[in-house]
Amino acid sequence: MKTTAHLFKALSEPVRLRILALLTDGEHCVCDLMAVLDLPQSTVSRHLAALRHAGWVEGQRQGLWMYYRLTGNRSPLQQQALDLLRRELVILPQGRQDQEALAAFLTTKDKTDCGKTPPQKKTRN
Amino acid sequence: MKTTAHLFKALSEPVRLRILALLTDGEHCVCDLMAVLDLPQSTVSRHLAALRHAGWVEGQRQGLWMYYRLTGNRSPLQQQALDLLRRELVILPQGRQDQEALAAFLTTKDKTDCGKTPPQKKTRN
DNA sequence: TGACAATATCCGCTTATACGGATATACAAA
DNA sequence: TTTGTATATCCGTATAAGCGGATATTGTCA
Repeated sequence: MKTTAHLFKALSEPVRLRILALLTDGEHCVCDLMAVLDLPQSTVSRHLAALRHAGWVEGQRQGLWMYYRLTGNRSPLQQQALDLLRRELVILPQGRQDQEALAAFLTTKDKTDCGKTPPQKKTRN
Repeated sequence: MKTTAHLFKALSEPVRLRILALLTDGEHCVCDLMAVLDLPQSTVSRHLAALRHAGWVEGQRQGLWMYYRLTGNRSPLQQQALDLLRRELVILPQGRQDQEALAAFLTTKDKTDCGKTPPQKKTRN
């Protein structure tokens, strides 16, 4: 019962719901999420840690970047809850908005430096 | 998004999950819940208030007693979450245990004084 | 009306959680 | 090895919740 409560507790924060929504269509690195959520890195990382501890997401390092995605093998409860969330989150304005912001960010983002600096700055110094 | 999070927040406490589980098979008064959960009255009442504010349960006064039940008209999200919970909670040991404790309590409880005092004490003084 | 029963709310206290800047760690490339 | 980037964790602080005894409220019955 305590673990069930713990599972729901991870869903009790708007930011974490937004992150889950963004991950439903594939994996993303922390900097993608920072850009879309417009939150400081430490905050995003902390929420990801919370989701990870609760078993909702898992991360995989790929060079400098950590790619997060929904957990691979889910308990029946988790699977059902995710289905339910997916249905709910596409309805909410914030969910749609984040999706659009993510798509926009991904088109401008430089594959090598997470979009923080303009691409041309990277061509030799 | 915030309201969705709020909905889940109400489910993030073991005691509240136990209460919801107990209410899935019908309405019960606060004293029933106190007996089963073995918690002080103020604690039970506070959790019921939290569930009520989040829209999970509603109360109806009947004389001295407040009968609580699951909310009548639920949002799609709520309905789906409840279905999911029902499936989950019957699996958990605590859920079964509480069900048994409730059944046991209901058989001994005096209909007129919430089972606190022995029935014969109620036959005139 | 007065006394009592069931419930709600208040109160002081304790613990949990969120925040974001600062720092630490991990990795890549020069 | 040094430098810079991406991420995780630490830290101090602020806010939110939880707890249970005490008190207030609401209703019943004599």
